[in-house]
Amino acid sequence: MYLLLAAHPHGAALQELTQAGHAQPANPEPRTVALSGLAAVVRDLEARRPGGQPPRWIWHRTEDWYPALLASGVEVERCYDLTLCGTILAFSQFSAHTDYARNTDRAPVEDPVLPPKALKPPRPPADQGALFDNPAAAPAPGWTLEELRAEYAAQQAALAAVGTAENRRNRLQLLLAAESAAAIVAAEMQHAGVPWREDLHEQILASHLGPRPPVGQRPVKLDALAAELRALLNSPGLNPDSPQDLMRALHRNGIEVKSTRKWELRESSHPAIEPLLEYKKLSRLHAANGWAWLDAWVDGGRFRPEYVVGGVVSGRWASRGGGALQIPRQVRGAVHADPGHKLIVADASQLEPRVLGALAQDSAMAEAARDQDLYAGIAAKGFGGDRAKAKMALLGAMYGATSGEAGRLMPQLARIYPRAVDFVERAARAGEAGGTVTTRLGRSSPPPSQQWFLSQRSSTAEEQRRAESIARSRGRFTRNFVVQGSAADWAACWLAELRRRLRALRTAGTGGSGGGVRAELAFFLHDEVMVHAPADGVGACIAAIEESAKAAKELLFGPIPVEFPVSMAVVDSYDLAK
DNA sequence: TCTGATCGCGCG
DNA sequence: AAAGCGCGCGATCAGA
Repeated sequence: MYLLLAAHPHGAALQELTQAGHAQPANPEPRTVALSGLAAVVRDLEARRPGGQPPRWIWHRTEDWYPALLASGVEVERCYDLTLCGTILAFSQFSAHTDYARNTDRAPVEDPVLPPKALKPPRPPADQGALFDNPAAAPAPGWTLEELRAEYAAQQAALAAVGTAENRRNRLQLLLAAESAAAIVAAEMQHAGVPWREDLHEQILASHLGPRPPVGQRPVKLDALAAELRALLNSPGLNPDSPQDLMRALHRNGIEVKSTRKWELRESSHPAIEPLLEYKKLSRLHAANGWAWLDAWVDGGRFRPEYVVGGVVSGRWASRGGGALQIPRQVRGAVHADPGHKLIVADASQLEPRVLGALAQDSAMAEAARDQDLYAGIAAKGFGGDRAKAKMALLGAMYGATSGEAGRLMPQLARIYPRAVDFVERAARAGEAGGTVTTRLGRSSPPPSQQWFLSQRSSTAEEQRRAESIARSRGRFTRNFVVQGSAADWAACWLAELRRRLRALRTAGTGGSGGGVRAELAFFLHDEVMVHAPADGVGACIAAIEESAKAAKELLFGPIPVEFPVSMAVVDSYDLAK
């Protein structure tokens, strides 16, 4: 059952479609519902499941509707996010020949890829968690049911026009489903939040920084370090937070650094270096994840960041506010399971090199990937058994290293794994030439920047060099895009499969005593998921995580002999994982 | 006084 | 000027 959901002057309008492909309305008269009654209507439709299948909600943007539904206690099984899917279809090489992609404004852009023209109009203000009975939070009108249906029909037509060779149509369809599922997961994770113990966080801050200072003042330990630095560097007015100021002070003391980055400072042995590095570490903690952060982002024992699905061109998620995807190891001890619960932290080990092996169908690398530790497997084949070298070589291949040790190791890697190295080299050359590359499931890299096009018209030798530099830069981007993006494809499928299994556990009953396992997805970080689960449901969740990883591999690559092992830790707090 | 760029560092 | 990929964010700094 396919249901369009659009904003309407009197609230919301919904309409059933006969089937996905044709986007024909099943009933001529759409149903209108006041926003205050929408949650009940949605709940009813989810529960009744006409035709046995749960409905698929087709809406402009998941974040317009779903947070408020969740706030009303209503979940949906599945959706189709027109904005996210439209962006994929507009740029995918798989659908590049379709009217849908051709009618999209594909002018080279410097800045983030623009969504398809048809989807640009008014964006309602993001008002997370607001209830429908707050009129200001209602999804903005501007997208009528008819427009929604036309857009959906256009997208379905584009999908139908994708060739079946190499299973491309199915792959793209899978990507659209996974992306829509990701939008649902993101909204649900934001709603649930990461369990966060303020008291533990404050303990961490106090132990490193001292007691909480009055606003605008440095914590005592930071202040003491600053005073020590001023003395050691004979610079009474030094502000260690100012790179320029700091650089001058260092030079005055004969410390000849070209920047004040910590890796460069480490090269020096001056007595001021150690306290300086300590200052930098603590000042970062204070500024990024100190008391102010706690005040702003943690409420009621939960950290609720805003996830931005599709926020990275490669398909990775981004986040807004609170630095959700950069929680430093230092404060992970504050992420703590509720009483009677556990955190299950699952990590897809060495995901990207494994994805590369599968993409390139490199059987030698597949063999190394049968090892739980892929880098050790590779070291066993070359690099004199040196795991660190094997790792550096492989990362260098995926990132496009040309110099340094990683660059020197490349020929050796190419001898052992010619197919894998050739795969990323091809992606790099395509990007240098202004071409587009595509992930396993069909997400394509954006067209070259304005700067790239301009640099093509270079005449002087100087401009020529500059053009080559820009081209190489784009080559490194496309080289990495195929790997990072295909890994994101895999992770989206993993997440979607896991959500489905965790939902099934809730109603499954745990063996006699009734009541299922109420486990929640709490956090997702590129190749890592965290599940917050009741202690007696941990076993079932672990199985679900493993099964989902297997399913994701099959969905992307079929039955190939490459392993995607998941390492798991069952812990009370996040710092104890890994 | 405000705005946008730059530096630096956290995460994968 | 050259640079191994992708991000978000805070403090400082340059310029309007």
